[in-house]
Amino acid sequence: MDNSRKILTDRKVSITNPRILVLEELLGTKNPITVDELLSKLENKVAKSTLYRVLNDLKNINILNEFSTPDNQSVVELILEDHTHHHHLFCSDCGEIIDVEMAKEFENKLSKEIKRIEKEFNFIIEDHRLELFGKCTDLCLNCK
Amino acid sequence: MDNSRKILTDRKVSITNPRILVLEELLGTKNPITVDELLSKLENKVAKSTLYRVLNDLKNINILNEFSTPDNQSVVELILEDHTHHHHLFCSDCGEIIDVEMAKEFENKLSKEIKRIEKEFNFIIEDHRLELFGKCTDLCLNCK
DNA sequence: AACAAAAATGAGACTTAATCTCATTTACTG
DNA sequence: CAGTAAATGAGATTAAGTCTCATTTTTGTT
Repeated sequence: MDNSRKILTDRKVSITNPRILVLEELLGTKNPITVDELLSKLENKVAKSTLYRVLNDLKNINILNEFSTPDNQSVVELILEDHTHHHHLFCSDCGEIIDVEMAKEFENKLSKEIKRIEKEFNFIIEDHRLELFGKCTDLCLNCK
Repeated sequence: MDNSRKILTDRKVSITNPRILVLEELLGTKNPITVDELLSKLENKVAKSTLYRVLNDLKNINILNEFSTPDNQSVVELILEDHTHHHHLFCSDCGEIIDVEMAKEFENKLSKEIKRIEKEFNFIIEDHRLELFGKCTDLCLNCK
C-alpha cells in the first residue's frame, strides 16, 4: 500500500481518487504550495469544489497546515509525523516559501515568553506562528 | 490643525474628507480593527471603493499595517511614531485582536536568531511577524 | 462478487472581498 | 478664484471560496 493510501486508512478516511491525487501532489513538494498552484496542477483531474473539500478533510484530520502569503495567497503544507515544528521564510522577489527550523535554544526562549504573556493577558495560548519576510540573495536558485 | 490632518500634511498627502474620516476611525481604536468593521462604521460616509483606496494610500506612506486573522479576515492598524514594535494575540472565542509587546530580552534573542537564519539561507530578512493564537480566559471583558 | 446505504464527487451557480471604470466632485497652485 | 490634477462615488467586474444537487464511487454485508 503506497504512502498516500496509508495516510488515509491510518486516519479512517475513505480512499478516493481526488484524495490520493491531492496527497501525492502535496507529498511531492518539499516546501509549502499555494492553493492556486495546486489547483492548476490538478486541473482536469480534480474539480475545484472537490479540491477545497479535500483540503478541508486534510485539515480535519490535522495533517494540513494552512496560512497566507504577505499578498494574501492561500498556502498549504502537509504536516506528518516527520514534519517538525517550524516557521516560514517568504521571498518577496520570487515568492518562494521556505520552511525554517529555529534553534532549539530560541524555541525554548519563545516558550518561556509565551508563558509570560499568557499570565500578563490572562490568555491560554494554543498555537503560534512566526513569519520572516525578506529576499533571497543572488545564491537563490529561484531568483537566479 | 488636528491630528489626522497633520498626519497627512506631514507626509505630503492631500487632505480629503474620506482620508480624515478613515484616520479618525483608526486613531480612535487602540487595537487593530477588521476592514469589515471599518466599512460598517464608515457606511454612508465613505464609499467602499474609496475606503480601500484610502487604506492603500496609508500603506504607501507606511503608516498602516495590514494582516489577517486565522479565519482570513483582513485587519488593519495605524503604526505611527509612538507605536512600538509589537505582535498580536488572537482570541478564537471572541475574535479580539490584542497588541502584545514581547520582553526586550526576547526580542534581542529573536534578532540574533534571525541573523543566524539570514546566513543559513542566504536571505536578507526585512521584517518578521509573530502571531499568538488562543483564548481569553474568564477575565476577558469580551468573552464575559 | 453483487448489493444497498452512505459518502464523495463534478459541474456550475452563488457569495463576497477587493479591484476597476468612468463620469463627477474636490483639492491644490499660481 | 480659476484651471488642472487628484480624489471620489456608484456600480460593474473579478476571483477565491462555498454551496447545491444530481450522479458516481466507496465500503460493509452477505
